[in-house]
Amino acid sequence: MTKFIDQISAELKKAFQSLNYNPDLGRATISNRPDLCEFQCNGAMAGAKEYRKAPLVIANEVAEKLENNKVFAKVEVAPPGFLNLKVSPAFVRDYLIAMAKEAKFGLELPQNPLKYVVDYGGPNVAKPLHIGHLRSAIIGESIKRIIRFAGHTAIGDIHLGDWGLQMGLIIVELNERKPGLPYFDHEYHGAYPQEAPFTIAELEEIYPEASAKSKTDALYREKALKATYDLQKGLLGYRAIWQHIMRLSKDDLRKNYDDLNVEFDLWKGESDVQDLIPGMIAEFKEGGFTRLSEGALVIDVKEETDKKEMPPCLILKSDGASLYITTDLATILERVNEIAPDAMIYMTDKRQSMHFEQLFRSARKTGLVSSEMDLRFLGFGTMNGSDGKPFKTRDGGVMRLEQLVADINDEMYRKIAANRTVSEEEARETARIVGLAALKYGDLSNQAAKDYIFDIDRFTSFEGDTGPYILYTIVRIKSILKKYTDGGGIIKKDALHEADSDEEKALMLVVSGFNSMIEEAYQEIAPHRIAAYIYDLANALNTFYHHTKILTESVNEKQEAYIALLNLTKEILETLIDLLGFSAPERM
RNA sequence: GUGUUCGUAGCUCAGCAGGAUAGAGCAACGGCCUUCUAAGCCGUGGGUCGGGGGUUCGAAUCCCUUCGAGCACGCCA
Repeated sequence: MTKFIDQISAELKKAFQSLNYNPDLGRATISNRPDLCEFQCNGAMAGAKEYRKAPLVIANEVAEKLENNKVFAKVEVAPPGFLNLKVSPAFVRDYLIAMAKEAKFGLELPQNPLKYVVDYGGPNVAKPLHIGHLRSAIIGESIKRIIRFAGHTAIGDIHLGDWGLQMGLIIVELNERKPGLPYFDHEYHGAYPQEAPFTIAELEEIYPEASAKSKTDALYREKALKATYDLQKGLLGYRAIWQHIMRLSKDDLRKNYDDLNVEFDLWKGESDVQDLIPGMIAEFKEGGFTRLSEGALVIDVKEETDKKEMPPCLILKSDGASLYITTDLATILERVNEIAPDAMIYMTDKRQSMHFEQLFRSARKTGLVSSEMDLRFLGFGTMNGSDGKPFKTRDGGVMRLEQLVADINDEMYRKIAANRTVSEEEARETARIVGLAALKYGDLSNQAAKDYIFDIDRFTSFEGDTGPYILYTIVRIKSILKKYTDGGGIIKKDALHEADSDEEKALMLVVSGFNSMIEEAYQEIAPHRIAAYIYDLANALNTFYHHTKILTESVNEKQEAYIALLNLTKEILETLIDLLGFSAPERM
């Protein structure tokens, strides 16, 4: 159904047009002076010059046209030419009734849905997830859900870092520690064990040690490079080790992402596209897109219009090995062939923006993607500690994701146990749900591209613009609805009425803005839009709640209308927190 | 050096397809529970929107300039 504000604008446009003014001037916006009006139109001022008339005159003409218009309860003109509008309660009621009845609250769905690949997560196998991976997972998951809710297809790909030197390092270190294993015996031709010769915990400890050694020990590094080369060439023993690493690591990652309520449709990685690279490079060469520079193969991506430096894009090292960008190009090739998406969105740290600009330019220049392909890089800012510097553990190390989640859950548990008398088990479970909300809301309520301060005390607070506050509001509604139905009441979803208080109307107006907000959040790919709306809606609900006695309301129609409004608000809030990737408990 | 992101209240952040008195939260202070979850609500104080210039009837928002901060700039990912 047509968005609420567009319906209002439509009336304004008609009025402007009937006076022979440009109908585009009739655009309504949400009032920035709520004390004066609910909506406003600034078209009279914008058109004053073109029509050589005082804005006040135009505004008065339009206001006159709008007299007796059923959409508006009040149309006022304020100097120098504002049109101040209040909508009629019946109009709002009818819109909300329609919202309550329609799927997705009447959101208009696209005629031609697009297919998106959302590339997020990006963990490396054999390395524990740390807080650097957190934002990509949280924001990417939300974006994927927003795109889907807006009516498009979104395929989430974790894009594992599962190829390259890190694998060689692990193999070499494993060889040092357990030289007797058959994987290292090149004379061995039997089957390799099913069971991995290490645990995930060992693996996570092996990598950092190997990495450290390789930085001081040149011989060690040589061995790792050789092992990497052998692995990539298909040495059976090394491939078997690699399989072990992959299986253990994926299981572990899956568990971690499950805890974050993050799920991927594809668990593709760098290794999946290695076979595509030689052919791709050959085509690049044939197409004349490459040249040799200091022994390395590069693609020039500088464009005439560039004001800035744009270094060539290096796709093969001078020793012939491929690089990060080579794999990314091959991944694009694979996605185009197998998925044929309309758009690809990459969620990584914003420090990689240069890499992605080079990647996108290379992909277009070489014809890997058509010019219509929408390639987007969404860089997010770093998560800093209270001191404004990148978040660290107390002893200065990198914080593991598991640890962070555990800390938040513990903090939440403490608060819940201190405020409510509930069973240990329920408190733990509620802490987990509320903790995730605290973490995700704290992140998503900030603009993704900006750095932000991660403050565990602030995020886990129940006061103010926080996840727990949002959940508290939902729980509060659930509690009333439960009491209502327990007492024999039946929720009539569309029993809404004309607001009988300012607080109720204010709430209804926030609800009516749902569709516009979703559309903006989708177009801008901005989860923080959703968070801001959720907060507005929760505030409007709480204000209404405190002003209105619901369960003791004696007039039946009124009570049904209140319940319907509460129910609609609850459904919207639950839908929206799901788009942010968390949920509400039954009580807290 | 080149590029890029950013600078809004004591702190953390919104607002930026130009619009009326720049909004929230936290912190501070003052009210509101015999009644639906007070983890809430209502109110008070607090800002030359980094500085300067320009465009405009009108600028936190657009343009230029300047100061300050972060980040990135060929063989890591």
